[in-house]
Amino acid sequence: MSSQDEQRPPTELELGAYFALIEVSSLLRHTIEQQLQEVGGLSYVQFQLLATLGDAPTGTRRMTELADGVVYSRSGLTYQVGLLEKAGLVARSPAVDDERGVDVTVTDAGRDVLAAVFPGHIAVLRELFLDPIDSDAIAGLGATLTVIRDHMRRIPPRSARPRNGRHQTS
Amino acid sequence: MSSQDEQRPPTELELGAYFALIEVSSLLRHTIEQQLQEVGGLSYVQFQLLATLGDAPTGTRRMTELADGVVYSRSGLTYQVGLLEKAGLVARSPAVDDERGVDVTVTDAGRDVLAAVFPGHIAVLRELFLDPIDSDAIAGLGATLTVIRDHMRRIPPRSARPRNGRHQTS
DNA sequence: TCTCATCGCTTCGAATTCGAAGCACCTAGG
DNA sequence: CCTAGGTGCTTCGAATTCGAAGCGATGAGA
Repeated sequence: MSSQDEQRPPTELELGAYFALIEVSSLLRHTIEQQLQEVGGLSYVQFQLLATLGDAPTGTRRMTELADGVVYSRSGLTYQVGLLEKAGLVARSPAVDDERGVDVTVTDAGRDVLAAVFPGHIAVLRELFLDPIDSDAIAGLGATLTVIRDHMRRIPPRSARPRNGRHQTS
Repeated sequence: MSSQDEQRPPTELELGAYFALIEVSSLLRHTIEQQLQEVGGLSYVQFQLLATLGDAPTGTRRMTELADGVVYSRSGLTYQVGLLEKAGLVARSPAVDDERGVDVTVTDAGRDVLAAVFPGHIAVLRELFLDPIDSDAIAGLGATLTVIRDHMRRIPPRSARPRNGRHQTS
């Protein structure tokens, strides 16, 4: 951990990219969240979950898959899926091949909500994020961020660290 | 609001950029938050607040300025500044020229914590965000995101909407 | 087969977040 | 000077988040 802190300070350019990234995503997410709330009564997380399920070929995913896709804690996921289930937008069922697992599936109502919310979502996305830059910039942005994302995914075991080694890192 | 929903669906490229943005910032923030917590017992928000104050020429800012810079709600800001004050990292004092305003100032202890946390912060930043791409890509990323950010800042009045007209939007 | 460490998910309590309402102050109009 | 409306921040209650602990199921080794 404290192997070689000997690193040069980031340039202004690097810091600028970092700050801009944080602020843009923060602002964008905030605005989208409002839109989702107004139109479909969804939080951003709930939308992400529904969208992830909607993307799945069968509309079904395991809890763990959802957790990984959304970066949130397992307990938070349980909570949100619970809300979605109570709202009738998803259904939970025990996984067939593993009695401990839980499969989550979008319901038709869930797909309806998704469809209802999407246009507004896109509109905000366009207005805030896509409109101000040309398509070349978008392509570049996407390419760079994708590289970073793939790199990040490789580095840390996100949602499933070793449960608890009997020796801490110290 | 529903003036012309007639918009073409986003291309795969555009969606990719959007998703990558959300995931990268989410992952990055999450990891940085862990680092900050371990080293300085700071949450990301607290770090942002301290850093913002540290950047200010006099180490002092108004509450509202802080809220704008960090995008959070006013009440949340009050809460966090309260925590920082209790920890002795910042000091609150009534603004000189406006009795209702509150000036927040970093203390020496606050600057110490900031200094203690910074190297780790940078290390994570490098490892996750800067290392995987070359400096051209970083420059491009920063430029594009800055354009978007400036655009976003112009659009919505962030933390201080009209208090409440006597007629809602409905 | 039996045993035990591990895995997938949920429950629990604590911390953080937000919006609405409230309080004190400022500022313009009479 | 007095009043009315707007501004800056805080308080309050509800909702969401997380990590740690708990529970049943799984699977590898004896």
